[in-house]
Amino acid sequence: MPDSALHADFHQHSASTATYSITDLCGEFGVTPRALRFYEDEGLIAPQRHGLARIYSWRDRARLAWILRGKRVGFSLAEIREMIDLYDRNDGRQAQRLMTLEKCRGRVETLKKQKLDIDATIDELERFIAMVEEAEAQSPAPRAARG
Amino acid sequence: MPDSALHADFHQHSASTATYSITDLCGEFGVTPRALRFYEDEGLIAPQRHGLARIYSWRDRARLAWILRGKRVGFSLAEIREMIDLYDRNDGRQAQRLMTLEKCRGRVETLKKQKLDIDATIDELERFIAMVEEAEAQSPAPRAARG
DNA sequence: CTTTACGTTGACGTGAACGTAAAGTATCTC
DNA sequence: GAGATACTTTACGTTCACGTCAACGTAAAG
Repeated sequence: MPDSALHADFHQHSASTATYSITDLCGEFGVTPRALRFYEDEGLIAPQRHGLARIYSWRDRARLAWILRGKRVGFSLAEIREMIDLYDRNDGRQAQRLMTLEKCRGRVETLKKQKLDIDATIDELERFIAMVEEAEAQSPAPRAARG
Repeated sequence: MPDSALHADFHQHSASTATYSITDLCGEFGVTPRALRFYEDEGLIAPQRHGLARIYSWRDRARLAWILRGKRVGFSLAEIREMIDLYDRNDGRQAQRLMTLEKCRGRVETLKKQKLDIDATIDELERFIAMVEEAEAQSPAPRAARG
């Protein structure tokens, strides 16, 4: 019986107190342990430790999901860390809140432009697909000629 | 008077026969000459030459726009080259058209998922912005305290 | 006690996408 | 013909995001 199952028995009283090993999260999100350790080195995530072993909480898991989504939409790890920092430090009075807002608004603008780019690219790809399909209909697929 | 202007006088008879120097395109698209030469090395674009100097046609310019948009939506140069190759080789009967279609459809799927990610990220960022703005309204910005 | 599985910390390697000199060439201007 | 300007090539350097390898710890199972 694997270690993570024991952990589950012992620690997982409800959904919000669940803990995860590094391989748990790696399996779930399709990343390597190396990547998670790298994110930790870069200050993006900071799981608790049981001795040396990393213990990821439910919040860590959510944060990882955020990180990976940020990556998918084109942010660098540095940018993601910056956003996380802004988010974390928003625990009350903060002299830099306006800067925070401006940066966030800039990010949102970037993302909206990116959506336009994506739409345009999808359009062109689908037009190309239609083009190929039309050519396909006129001269049907030459499959394994003279075999 | 810059060289490119002379080129324009000499070559630019209509919009579709216009030519561009490397710095023309760099200025227009906000990239460096190094980048364009790199794209050429990677087989993404192949301008004519006048001696050693690169002469970009209107088609080259359009292709560059495609390349850069591809980059913005998260494709690697290798993927972009692949798509360009598929596009170029679609000039008649091609044994690999079905593969072409599948690849393109895969790309479109990727992009559509990416749009969902972007929407989710925009949502969270805007919620965060609203949160900060609310806090802002309650305890107005502490500007230059005890100066 | 040994094996097995899972985890750890360095440290160096790698591929992508350029950056950055260094040195040469072609053309226009004076 | 001597800059000045724009462009070229060659070649090594850099950043990011990890991959990979070596060596070791730790905990449960046989």
